Amino acid sequence: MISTKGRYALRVVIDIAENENGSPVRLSDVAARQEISLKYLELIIPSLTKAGIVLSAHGKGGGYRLSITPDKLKVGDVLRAAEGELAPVACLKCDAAPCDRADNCKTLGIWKEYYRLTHAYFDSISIEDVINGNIEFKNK
Amino acid sequence: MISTKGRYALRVVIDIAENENGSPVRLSDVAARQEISLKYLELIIPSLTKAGIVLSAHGKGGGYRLSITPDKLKVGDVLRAAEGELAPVACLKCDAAPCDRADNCKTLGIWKEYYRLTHAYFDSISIEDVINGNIEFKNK
DNA sequence: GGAATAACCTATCAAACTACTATGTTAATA
DNA sequence: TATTAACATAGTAGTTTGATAGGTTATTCC
Repeated sequence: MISTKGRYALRVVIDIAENENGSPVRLSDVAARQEISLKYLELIIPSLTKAGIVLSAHGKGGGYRLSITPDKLKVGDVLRAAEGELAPVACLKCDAAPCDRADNCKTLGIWKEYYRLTHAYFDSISIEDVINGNIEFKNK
Repeated sequence: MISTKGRYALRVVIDIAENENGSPVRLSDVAARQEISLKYLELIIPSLTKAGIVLSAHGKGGGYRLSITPDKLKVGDVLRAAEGELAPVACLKCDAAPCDRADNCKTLGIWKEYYRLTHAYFDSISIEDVINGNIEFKNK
């Protein structure tokens, strides 16, 4: 399940995209508009900065800007940055211990396909799409 | 994310489907074949009985049988029974507190579509498909 | 240059959830 | 009636979630 980390990160990115007009957007303004604790957002946003999704500016007049235009930035990029990864089951996680039943595991294929589908879906939606309410999935 | 509850439930159902030949399948045999603790499976399987997916028989010669044929039983049925529901975000859960931002929530549509996609995918695969290794998603 | 500002960093914490184990009880059959 | 196998309930260590709190660093404006 997608936690508040990913959901809040997405709302932050959308808020920044909608409110930056030349000048960077203060996180305190995002927090106020989105009605999310500033302190909690300060915990979440470093993952977006490290992933190169937002650019930060310190001090007076500082804040955050998107590093690329909203039409190029995908929902999947934001979720992966915030959540770490989007693996639906433990055995597909990057750091998962190799399962010795994997070779004859009848269910592994189900999870792998779901994993693929999940990424394909979230990578098919750009932040611009979200702002415009253009959310529909055309498969593959 | 899908927990062991859902994953084990699926393996149990597949195991029963593959091993019942007229007579019911003992959970202890399933546990041995699947290398899962019997006691833990005894915790999980009541959700399948309550959902009407498996039929149980007490006492000597007892065990479990599927209530419908593997071609009619969908992976989604098993996962919903075991996991309770398959909501990807908290705000889509049945018992979720109504969010007062829902009306102008730009992200809600993303989660709803993902929810729909998730169900469509898992409901497109039958237990027979899993046994035969027929896992591919044709959308919509 | 110093005050204000805003990002950044670290620690803590209650509550919930996960993945079990343990100990029994009930129901059906041979 | 002994055996068997499902059913029921309680507990528990470890992890994750969703935060709060307090302090530090970097930048800009006056």
